Amino acid sequence: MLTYEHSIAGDTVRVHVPDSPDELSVFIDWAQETSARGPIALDTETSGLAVFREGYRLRTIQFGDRHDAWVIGWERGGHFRRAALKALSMARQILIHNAAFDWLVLGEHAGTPLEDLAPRTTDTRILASLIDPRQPSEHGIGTGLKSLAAHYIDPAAPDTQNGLTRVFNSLGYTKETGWAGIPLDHPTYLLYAGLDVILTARIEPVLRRELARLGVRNELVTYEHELARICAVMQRAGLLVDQEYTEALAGRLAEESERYADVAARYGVSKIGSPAQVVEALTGMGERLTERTKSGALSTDKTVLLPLADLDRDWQRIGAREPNPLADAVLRAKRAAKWGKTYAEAFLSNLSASGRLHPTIAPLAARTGRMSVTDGLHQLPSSDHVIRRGILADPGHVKISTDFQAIEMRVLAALADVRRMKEGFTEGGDAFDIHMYTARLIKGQAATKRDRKIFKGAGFGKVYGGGVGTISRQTGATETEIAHAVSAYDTAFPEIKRAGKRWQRQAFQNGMVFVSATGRRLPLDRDRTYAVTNYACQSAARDVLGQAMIEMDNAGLLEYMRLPIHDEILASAPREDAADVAREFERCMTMRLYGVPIVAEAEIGGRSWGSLYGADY
DNA sequence: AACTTCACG
DNA sequence: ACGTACGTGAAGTTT
Repeated sequence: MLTYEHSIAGDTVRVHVPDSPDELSVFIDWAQETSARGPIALDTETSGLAVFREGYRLRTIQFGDRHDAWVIGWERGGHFRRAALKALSMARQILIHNAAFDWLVLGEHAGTPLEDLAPRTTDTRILASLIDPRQPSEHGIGTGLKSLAAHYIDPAAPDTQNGLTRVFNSLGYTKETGWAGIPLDHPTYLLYAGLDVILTARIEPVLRRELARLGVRNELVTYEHELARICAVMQRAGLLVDQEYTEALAGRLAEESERYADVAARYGVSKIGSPAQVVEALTGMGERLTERTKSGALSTDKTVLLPLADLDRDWQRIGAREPNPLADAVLRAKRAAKWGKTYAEAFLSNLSASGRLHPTIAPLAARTGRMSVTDGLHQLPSSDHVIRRGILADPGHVKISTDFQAIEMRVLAALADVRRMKEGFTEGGDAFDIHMYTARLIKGQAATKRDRKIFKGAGFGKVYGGGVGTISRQTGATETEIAHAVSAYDTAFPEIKRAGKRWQRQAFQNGMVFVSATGRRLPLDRDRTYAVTNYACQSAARDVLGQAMIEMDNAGLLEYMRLPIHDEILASAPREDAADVAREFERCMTMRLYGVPIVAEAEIGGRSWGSLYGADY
């Protein structure tokens, strides 16, 4: 048996690598004893991150406690696999850092479904997020294993991921190819594989103590583990891609982008993605640019170029000036390139062996607790159906999208106890329009659609913490108009400002951490404490969706769920059951929050996601 | 790695 | 003292 020693927090720890059936039985004895005593930490090493890709390999499974780790070479087959599976079945409590990944790996490549693993799992990443949800870039502790180990266990704990990248490079591999290529007997690979489980085993009790000290309820921890399982099931199901359609679309968009890039080149812009070139060329054409970026350079973003091209926010001709042909070409070339590369081509290059996308669904990604999804699936263009048309319901299924109505405004009314808003939501019925209601409240029954738009802007401005200037830019109304609207808004709903002040005060008394309605810790940045109103609403809205997702699982809807999108659940269900399933989604998303009704509306589409956005398929 | 831009809720 | 649009993921260019 190979054994590697390392020092962590002053203790000598050992990483064992069994090499024979006899040595495997020593491992099994250890696993039996350890699982009788307490939890076992678990980790896997694989050929990469794309678990569902053709040719993906599970390489090792590691087990460990605070002092010992065992690296079991799954790739060596036979006895090794049987020993790993036996240890896995014996473990009563499992500790994993970022469990969804290992659940999916073990489900796909070791025949151990996450339905079996999840009920036994504690995910240390979840615990860490509930203590401090911020990334290191946001001045938080971070939720990566390395950050947590450095903060809670040993500042000198090795950075095993970066350490391995260096090993990969020294062997002629890259960061990407190394995971698949490194020999299974490489000492650093084995040592680091083992250290990760030892660190996980050491981090878990420290995080538990910290959660108790901070008064974070255990119900919140349990709820997050349920959501992690539900999201992992959605990730495993994935979304079917219409490959033929998407290939044709990618081709069309590439051609369109090239055509407009050629036009831009005639005006001296060889790279449409270079703001400096665009500034220089436009200035040379006599355009005067004034908007600045954060670092002080002249800005050439969409909001600057659209007026130069005589286009409004919806790309319709305004008729106010002669369109600048360069601005027009840059806008069109960039949009076609973005849609083609970030969406159409990405769909195709991220496909699994079965022609599906399996985006990583992170249930606790943002500092507000919001979820995030990779592969661009949270950002597909909604102004046009062409991209979403490439995502299909399963064979025989149709797409169903169920979304909350004005969830953040309802949450704001509930949390800040806004009397007149609550009256509106309570008495307004299912089709209630909060923004028109506000406009009428202030302007009387004569309120117009334009008034509605202005008070909608003022409302979002309140939730987001925006000022008159920004709301004016967003809505297109003048600053005086917005200033009046905002002041009328404050008079109609005085509770909002007061709640914001109160929440800032509470956070200040709690070490600059606001505790949300569900007990989530939301650290504030000292120089923008006004963001607390947004954090409180965004975070509570996320938990309303989270609660609804748990209802959906209980109602047997999980098999239809495909993607959470902040205030929406995208589903795929058999055509003949669609009406019933849609009604059930609506039921699961209907509830009350401090007396405010939360309502949802389901839309049943056709075969493609695009059919919910105007495509006829 | 930092910056800019652009797509979403 | 005052006022501040919030949160993401991804791609391309420049440093």
